[in-house]
Amino acid sequence: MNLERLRQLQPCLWTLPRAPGEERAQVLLYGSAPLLVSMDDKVLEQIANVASLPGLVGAAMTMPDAHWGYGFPIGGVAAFDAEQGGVISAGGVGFDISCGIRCLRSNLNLEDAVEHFPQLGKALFRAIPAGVGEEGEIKLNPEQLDQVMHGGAHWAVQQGYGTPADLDYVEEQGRVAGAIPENVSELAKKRQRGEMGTLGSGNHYLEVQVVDRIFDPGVALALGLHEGQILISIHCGSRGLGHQIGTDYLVLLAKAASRSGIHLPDRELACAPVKSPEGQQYIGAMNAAINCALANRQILTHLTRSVFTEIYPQAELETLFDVSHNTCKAETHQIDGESRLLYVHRKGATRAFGPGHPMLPERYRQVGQPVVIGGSMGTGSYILVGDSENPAFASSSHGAGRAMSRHQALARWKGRALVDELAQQGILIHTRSMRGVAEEAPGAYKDVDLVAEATEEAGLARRVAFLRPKVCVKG
DNA sequence: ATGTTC
Repeated sequence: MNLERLRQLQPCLWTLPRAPGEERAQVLLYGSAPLLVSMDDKVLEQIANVASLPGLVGAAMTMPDAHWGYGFPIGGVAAFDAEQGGVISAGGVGFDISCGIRCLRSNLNLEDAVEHFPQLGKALFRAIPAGVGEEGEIKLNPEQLDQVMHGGAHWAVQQGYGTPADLDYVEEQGRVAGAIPENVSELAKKRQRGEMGTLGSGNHYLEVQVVDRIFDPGVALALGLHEGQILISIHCGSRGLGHQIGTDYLVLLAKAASRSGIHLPDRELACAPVKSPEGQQYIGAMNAAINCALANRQILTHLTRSVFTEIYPQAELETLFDVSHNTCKAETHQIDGESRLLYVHRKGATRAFGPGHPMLPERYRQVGQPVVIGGSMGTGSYILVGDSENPAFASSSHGAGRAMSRHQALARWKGRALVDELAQQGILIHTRSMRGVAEEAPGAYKDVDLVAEATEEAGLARRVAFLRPKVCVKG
């Protein structure tokens, strides 16, 4: 990205000035100069397109980890007011609806656990189905799948996967209202019947990590984190169900946009007014997929616990938090002193409520919502908490963010060599797809340290802990 | 992200 096209407002805040005659809302880009320089110009084009959609409130924004996506950039945040013709966009949520990260804290320390890492890695790899189209032990009939879509993580706990205490620390307390399984196609449901409790592919992973550095001891204490502690992060989404909903509704919403007279600068921005039959239909289907993803991560939490107690009989794993980063949520925000209901699209961006937010569990109310920036498998991840001054509709970065395409990564790295190299660094990778490993090469991602620094500098979220990867089951 | 190209 050529920074000369931008105007810098603050050290980590930039805007794209409008061209003469260009009619759109403001565009704001959060991030440091080195991060923005490495971004594709497509990010600018895409976020400017988003800023031209009807009913946008404030600015269309990108987070420090943004990169080129389908229609909307990944790392894009856009809020719409239904009362002002605001829209809902399938491309603004993404194909992997409610993809997110469940983070578990353990009572194990590195020195107690390290000896059995090879055994742990093998056992996790056996227990956690991963890869494209990979199915698990659970096969659901249509009625049970409807229950998943309504019940989310609550359904999973009722089935014996995990404990009610987990639910307190899952976004939305484990389920969203407003799911309408009838709005989900039979094909989408069919694809999901065997995919509950599976990781998927691409950048999805289950990673055993060690707390390597604490940035804020007070907040770390509130989050139950300390140096040397073993954590587990589970990154996955709504699998075939969410993907098929995305595919189905892109077509429907494109027609709806045309019928509603909405000009789409890019057909990938397919959207409909929130207050339209198609918009409402998509929201019902999307909420069903959100609950599916929450249930999926709950089941994987249970499977992870089973493996850990097999290897480490004394192990106890508690849910630290579960955050989605591909959603649209109806939320109340203060706009110029006025309380307004907005439809906040976060695509490759996490919610990041600051201290005192009423939707936070009691335990975290004083410190703010835990935010996870998932890194690449070779570098590390960050735990942060929402900043009370967050200027981006309570949104923050979600990961390191790709720095190059999968295609470019494949041309540059070989999966086997990467696995060997990482093993030398004490990071054990288990995968069915060496091609996937090459696509996910640590070097294909932005520097996660720069992303976390910029996230804090921009006032989006504050760093609490840095986690170093030790064992990784890769999708 | 994805029964990895309808």
